Amino acid sequence: MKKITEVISNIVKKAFQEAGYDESKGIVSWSNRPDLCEFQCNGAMALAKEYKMAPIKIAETVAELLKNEEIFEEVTAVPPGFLNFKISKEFLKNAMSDMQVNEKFGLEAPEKQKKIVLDFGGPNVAKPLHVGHLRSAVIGESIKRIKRYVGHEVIGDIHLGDWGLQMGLIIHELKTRQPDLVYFDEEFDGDYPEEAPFTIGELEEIYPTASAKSKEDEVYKEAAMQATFQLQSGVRGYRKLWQHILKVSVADLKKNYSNLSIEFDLWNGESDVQDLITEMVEYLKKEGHTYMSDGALVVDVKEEDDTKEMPPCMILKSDGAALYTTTDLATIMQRMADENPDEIIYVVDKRQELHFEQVFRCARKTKLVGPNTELKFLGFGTMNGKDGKPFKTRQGGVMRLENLISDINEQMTVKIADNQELGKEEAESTAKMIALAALKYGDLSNQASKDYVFDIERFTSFEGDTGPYLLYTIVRIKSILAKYEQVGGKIEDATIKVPRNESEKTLMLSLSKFHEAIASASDDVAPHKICAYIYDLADAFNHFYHATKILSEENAEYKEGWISLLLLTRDVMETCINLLGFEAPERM
RNA sequence: GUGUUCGUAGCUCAGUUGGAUAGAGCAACGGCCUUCUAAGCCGUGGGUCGGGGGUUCGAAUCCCUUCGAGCACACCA
Repeated sequence: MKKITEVISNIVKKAFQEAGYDESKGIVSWSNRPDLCEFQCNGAMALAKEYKMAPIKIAETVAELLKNEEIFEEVTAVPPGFLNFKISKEFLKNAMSDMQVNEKFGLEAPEKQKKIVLDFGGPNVAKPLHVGHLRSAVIGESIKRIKRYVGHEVIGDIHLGDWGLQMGLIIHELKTRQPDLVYFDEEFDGDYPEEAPFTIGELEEIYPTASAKSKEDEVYKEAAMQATFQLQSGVRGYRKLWQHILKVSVADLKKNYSNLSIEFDLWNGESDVQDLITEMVEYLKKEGHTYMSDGALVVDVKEEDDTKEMPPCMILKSDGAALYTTTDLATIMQRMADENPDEIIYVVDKRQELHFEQVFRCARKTKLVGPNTELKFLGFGTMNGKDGKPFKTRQGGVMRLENLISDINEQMTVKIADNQELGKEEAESTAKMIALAALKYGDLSNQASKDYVFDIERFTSFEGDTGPYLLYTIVRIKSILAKYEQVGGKIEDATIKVPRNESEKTLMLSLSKFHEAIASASDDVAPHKICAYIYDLADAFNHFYHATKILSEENAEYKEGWISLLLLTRDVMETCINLLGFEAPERM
């Protein structure tokens, strides 16, 4: 099924052509004056100059031609030259029926099914997740779901920070604490134990301790760098320790992400491309892209129309070591080799924009990526506290994600506690569902690229434009459907009927907007558009709900039509929140 | 300094290829529960869209300028 505005546009375009005007101006959009009409076309005004005619004359001519179209209930030409439309109830009813019987509500498959690598998450091994990791995960997960739903193939890669100095720090601190561990015995040539010599809790304490020490103690730092070097050059015991760190840490990360309903297809990290770096650097040198600058190996990425200074892209530091640019380029190389995607999307803090601009330019210039692969940087803004400054705990420290989530869960459990109908277990799982909806909707309803104010009070409120409000609306629908079934009604037998009142028609119109809401959210990589849509839909439903007594309706046909409409509304809403990354309980 | 993003109601945010009277939510005030979940609905008040100029029949939207804020500017990631 096409977008409804497309269907109408095609008819209006034909009329423009018939009347002798440029048909491309016959584009119809949703009305911005719902009090006057449902759809509008502004083309006549744009054409006035070209045809040297009063726009209202053009509009009138076209309106006349459209008067008999069955799809319209009303066509009017309004000064200075608007064309206003109301569509027929019959047409709308058929559109609803089509949505009901077709998979994905009749959403058209994309012209080209793309293969997309989505780089999001980006946590560091052995460091606890903190609020800074939340946005990448939440936004990335939603984009993954949206792109998949639309029909693309998406490979989500967490891109772990699992290499470099942080690992050396941990290893060195371990050595300081437990020098007798077999991993530090250079003579040892047997099998290392399978059990890690630490728990995740210890690991999370070791890293900050080591990091603090290295900042004060030069000798300590030197040793940590030495440990890093030994790890990277393949010292057996160090490699084994590193594997332990990775394993323990990844298990914990999986648990945490799973609590947020976030999944990755690939758990690759920086370490996976280390072996590729030499090969890549050789390639870049051989092709003549590189030169030495201040002792470092760089690639120029300036372009003629640059308005700003574009520093060269650094490949190797003056001491010959690789850096994050190198790793990112090698990762691109690896992804091209493994997946050859049409698109690589990075969901990363927007402060890294310049870095990625350099990496992208370098990758293109050096042909690490071909012209058929699009590289997209999706930068997100900072999560701020109510004071407008980056979010901190009350003590001023970095808030651990785990704590943040359990805080919200707790608050939500208290909030729903006065609902005696729910048993303890159900109350707990329901509270978690609502909390997740609050958290994710609070984030996703803002444009990703902007900074936003993280206000737990507001997000967890059950009133207004919040996740909990959406869930409440869905639960309301489910409740009615359940009661209908209880008295012997058969939901699956119900069919949509022609709308009987304004609020019902408005609800149907809102439902018919589904296809373009999804399409634009996908095209623009903008989950907030789905938020806006679903809020609008919930609003339309609640109006309808208040205007219409459904279960007490005596006319069986009316009632059946409404039940069917409720079913469709529920399905569309649940599909949408699923694309945002959360779900609704049966009751709350 | 250079570049970049942004500035919309008291607060938090939307705002379609430039279109009609700039929209929501929160907060404030006034209504609506013997009837499907009042976590809802209806209504009222609240705006020189940072300022100034320009393009256009028409600008929150495009261009210029100015003020203000955030962020980034090669050997950390």
